[in-house]
Amino acid sequence: MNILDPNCPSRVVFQRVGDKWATLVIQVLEDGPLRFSDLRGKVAVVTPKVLTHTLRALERDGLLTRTVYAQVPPRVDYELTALGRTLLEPLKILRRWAESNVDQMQLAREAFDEAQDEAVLAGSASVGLAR
Amino acid sequence: MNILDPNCPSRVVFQRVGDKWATLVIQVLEDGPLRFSDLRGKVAVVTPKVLTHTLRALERDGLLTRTVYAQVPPRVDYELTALGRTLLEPLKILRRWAESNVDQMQLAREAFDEAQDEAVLAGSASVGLAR
DNA sequence: CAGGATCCCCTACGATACTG
DNA sequence: CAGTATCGTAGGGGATCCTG
Repeated sequence: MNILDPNCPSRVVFQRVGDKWATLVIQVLEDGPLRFSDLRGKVAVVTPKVLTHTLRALERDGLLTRTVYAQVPPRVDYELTALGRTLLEPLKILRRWAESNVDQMQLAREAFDEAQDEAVLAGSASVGLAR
Repeated sequence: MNILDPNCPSRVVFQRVGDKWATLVIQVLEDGPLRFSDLRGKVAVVTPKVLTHTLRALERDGLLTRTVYAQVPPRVDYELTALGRTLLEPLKILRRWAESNVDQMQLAREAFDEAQDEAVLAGSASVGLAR
């Protein structure tokens, strides 16, 4: 199976990782199960709809389990599966990369944007450079 | 800086990784520089607009360089920067995880979807279970 | 408490042209 | 060859309100 295949395994995984909330949820669940509102508390800004959606997707992928306790008020726990736990390490590696290199990325962005602006200014005066 | 901070480094990196084409481009560039049409060839299905967009973003992030050769017909090379190269390893780790675990994920999905369907069927006959 | 239902926006991605 | 311009769409993400 090739990387270029749209059904390539890495595609679906990269997609999950790119999901705005999924990785966050996974990492927050590292220390043990949490209920819905706990998750909302930890991830603060997410709306219930989106959180639900994220959790369903992760459950579908077998990365976490959803357990409903028959009580009032209702209580639902989310917990990483064994499979979900194995994803923690790769994610951490990526996070470490991010933490070590984000400054460099930020600088690159500023430099790029600045060069961009200059090109625009020069263009307005001298009828556009290549690009 | 916390994971929960929207400006958290890992966020922007995870987002890049989640980009449908970005990681693909990075991995394809591992073996050396390529020109625009080479990239299109390797990544077959992507439209020039989207590829351009992807490349610009990666260039902005300082992950690759864009070099224009003044010749006719035009020629533009894209090449990973040192920074871009350091991202290869974390990506590979993620890919390896994907390749080892995708089967399990696929099975989980099928099981989930099947359970879902059953619930729907049961619901149509017996007025909906919880969920 | 744990969500479902609704509405809405915006951006990623794509198809199809056209150009320096 | 290496793009840009234009148009169009699906769905990710959010705000707000409602319910078993």
